[in-house]
Order: sequence, then structure tokens, then C-alpha cells
Amino acid sequence: MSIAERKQEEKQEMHKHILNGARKIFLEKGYEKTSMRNIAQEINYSPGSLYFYFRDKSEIFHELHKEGFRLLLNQLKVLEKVGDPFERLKASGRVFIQFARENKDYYNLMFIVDEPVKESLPEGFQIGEEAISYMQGMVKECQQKGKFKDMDTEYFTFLIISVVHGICALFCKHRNTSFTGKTDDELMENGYEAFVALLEKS
Amino acid sequence: MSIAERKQEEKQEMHKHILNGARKIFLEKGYEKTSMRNIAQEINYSPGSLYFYFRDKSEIFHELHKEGFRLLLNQLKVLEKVGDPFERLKASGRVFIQFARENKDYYNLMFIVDEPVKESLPEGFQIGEEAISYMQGMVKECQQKGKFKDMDTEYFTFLIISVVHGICALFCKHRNTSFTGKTDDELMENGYEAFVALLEKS
DNA sequence: TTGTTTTATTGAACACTGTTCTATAAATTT
DNA sequence: AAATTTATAGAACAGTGTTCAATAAAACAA
Repeated sequence: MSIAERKQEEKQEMHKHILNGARKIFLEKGYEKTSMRNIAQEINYSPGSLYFYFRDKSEIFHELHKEGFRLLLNQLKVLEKVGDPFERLKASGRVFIQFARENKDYYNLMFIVDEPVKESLPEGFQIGEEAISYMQGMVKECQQKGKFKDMDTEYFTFLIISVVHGICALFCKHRNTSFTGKTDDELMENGYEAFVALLEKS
Repeated sequence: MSIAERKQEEKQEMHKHILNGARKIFLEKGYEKTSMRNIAQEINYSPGSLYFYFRDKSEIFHELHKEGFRLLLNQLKVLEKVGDPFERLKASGRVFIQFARENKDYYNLMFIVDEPVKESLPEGFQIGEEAISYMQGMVKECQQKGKFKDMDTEYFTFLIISVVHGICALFCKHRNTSFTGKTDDELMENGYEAFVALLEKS
């Protein structure tokens, strides 16, 4: 089975190779403006060959989608050592926002563009559900320590996610140019800190 | 100049007629999946003729974009009679969320899809800036009455917009199916009320 | 080493897209 | 009645995602 193994490895390498080309183009031009021919050209392949490795364009995109989540979750992982759940919760929001700022294109692919998410739901957004229950776990911990006692756990979790996503979504669409004299970074950071201040008063 | 006037009116009617067909298709299928041929077919016209009335596809879309804003602003207008700025602010959020819920497709066209916004910026997002300064005005009023005194006006306004938009954006992408046992409506409403509760404690 | 079967790869083809342009018909003006 | 403007249609262009038959290369069987 040595040859079969090598074959499989080669196929995986080609898989990665396509993904590398696709990532570059996708992050450069976004989903809609990236064509299969663009990707093929990037790695000097024929367009048809891509379909030997991927079902369709959305499957390629979806791999990158998952990649983005892995990246984000890795950055959140360093917060595991933060003992106090409220501190951890606050820091999670900061890390999330920082991720969106530093990886605007990934964030777009992960949370804004929705073309291919619909079809590939089954295993597709499981990782998103994990993220939600991760947040919900932190909120519960906080509540066990006396914070946000009078809040419904689910609604409150949904609110927190909404706040953070709202900040990032506005940033990604650069709809926030209307705030004069403040940079995007300042708005996101201080906007979030305003929310933290509200939480702390609660 | 009577004939010229009639001509102009006829042209405006055709303009509207195209817009009506386009609105139907756009709201049915979204921006990307709507083609000029779809729109032309809807009103039994040739694709090329659309370009006699509109520069391109994005211009048609942009008219509907503005239409959505007019709709939303009309619904917000009824809140003018609410005297207390904090009550008005809270109600504005509710109206906004209700608008997104009842007009998911418009909301998508207005705040999520970004294809044509880039090019048509000049007069294009002025209406968005107005909305922001409207919000900021309310926040200022609240502050003059002693509410949120220790908050920076701009950041706090940005936060509020982020909260509301975040809730609506999650709803529009139905990314919130991961919350078991709660409907979208419940999540949006009670998620927002959780935020209101935070504001009231402040 | 042959012949046979998998495995990859290509490039043409299909049906679509937004947009442009020419030809033409209709309406208006001269 | 002739000339001119206005409006419409439909073909054409370059692009899209995707499919498919032909083919080359590699692996396996004899």
C-alpha cells in the first residue's frame, strides 16, 4: 500500500496547493469577484481540474471558512488560563474584535458573506455552534459568581455576541466612516469598552 | 412644452415600472442572483432597454436601497412625539429591529450586501450619515438629562448602533439557529431588552 | 514486457451573467 | 412630407460556474 499512500499524499498536497492559490485570490478579491479561472490561473492549472479536487467553488470557499475559525479559536485559546470568568468574557470580546481588525477578509468570509454556507450546513456551522456554547458557558460561570444574576442566560449571551459582531460587521463594511475624527480602530476599541463599562456597572 | 412634459412623465412611469419589477426580483432572490435579464423578463422588456433608464444594475439596486431608508425613516418618524429622549432612544432600537424583522430583504439590501455601495458613495450614503447623527443627537439629549454622563458620546452612539445592527445582522444571516428552543423573534426582542436593562442600570 | 485499468489533466462546450452597440421602429419636430 | 429625436429590440462580447469527452500518465495485471 506504499504507492497508494503516496498517491493519497500527493492528492492532499494538490488539495492544499489549490487552497493556497484560492486563499490568496479570495482574500484579495472577495468571494463573488473570484472566479474558478482566476484560481486555476494562479496555480497554472486548467479550470476543469479544480473539480477533481473540489465539488464546486463553494466547497473551496468553505475550507477557508473553516480555516478562519481555526485561526480565531486558536487566538481565543490563550484565554483559557484567565481564571475569572468575567475577565475572560471581557477579554474574549477584545480578542474577537482584534481578530476581525487584523483579518478583515477572513471575517468577511466567516461571518458576512453567506453564499455557500446555506448548502453546506450539515457539518458546516457546527463550529459556529461550538463558539456559541463556549460563550454561553462563560456567561453561566459569571452568573454562578453572582454577575448578571437577573439576566436570562441565552438572551444575554445573544446580546454579547450581537454587540461584538455588530462592531465587527460595521467595521468590515466600513460603514463607520460617518463618525468624524475617529479611526475605525478607535471606534471599535472604545465602542466595545463602552459596553464593558455597562457590564461592570451591572 | 406639453408634449415634452408628457414624455418626461412617461419616462418616469417606465422608470417606476422597471423599479417595481426589479424590487420583486431583488427581494425574492437577493442582489447577486438577480440578473438584468430576470428583471427585463419580469416586465416583458428586452434586457438592453433597461440601460436606457438606468446606468447599470447597481443603479437600480441603489434606488431600492434609498427606498428602504425612506421606509425605515418613516417608521422612526412616529417616535418624534416621544418627549423623553431615553424613552425615544430605547423605542428607536425596537422600531429598527422590528423593521429588520419585517423587511429582512430590505435590511439585507440596505446594510449587508455591499456590492454597489462603494461606487455610488457621493450622494449614496449621505442618508446613512443622517441616521447616525440622528442617533447621536438622541444620545446627547439623554446626556443633558443626566443619563450616560460618563460616556463618550461618539463611542456610546457607535455602541448602540453596533448592538442593534449586530442583532439584525445575525437575524438576517439566520446564524442564530444555534440557540436551541428560542425563535428568532424571541432572541432579537429579548436580546435587545437585555441591553435596555443594562442601559437602565447605568 | 506487454495489455488493461485507474488516475489526472486538459480544453472545448453549455447555459448563464452584465453590458454595449447597431438596426429599427415610433413619435415628434421642422 | 421629410428630417430628427426617442425608444426598443436583439445580436454580440467577454466574462462566469460547471460538465464532459478526449487524452495522457501512472499503476496494476498478465
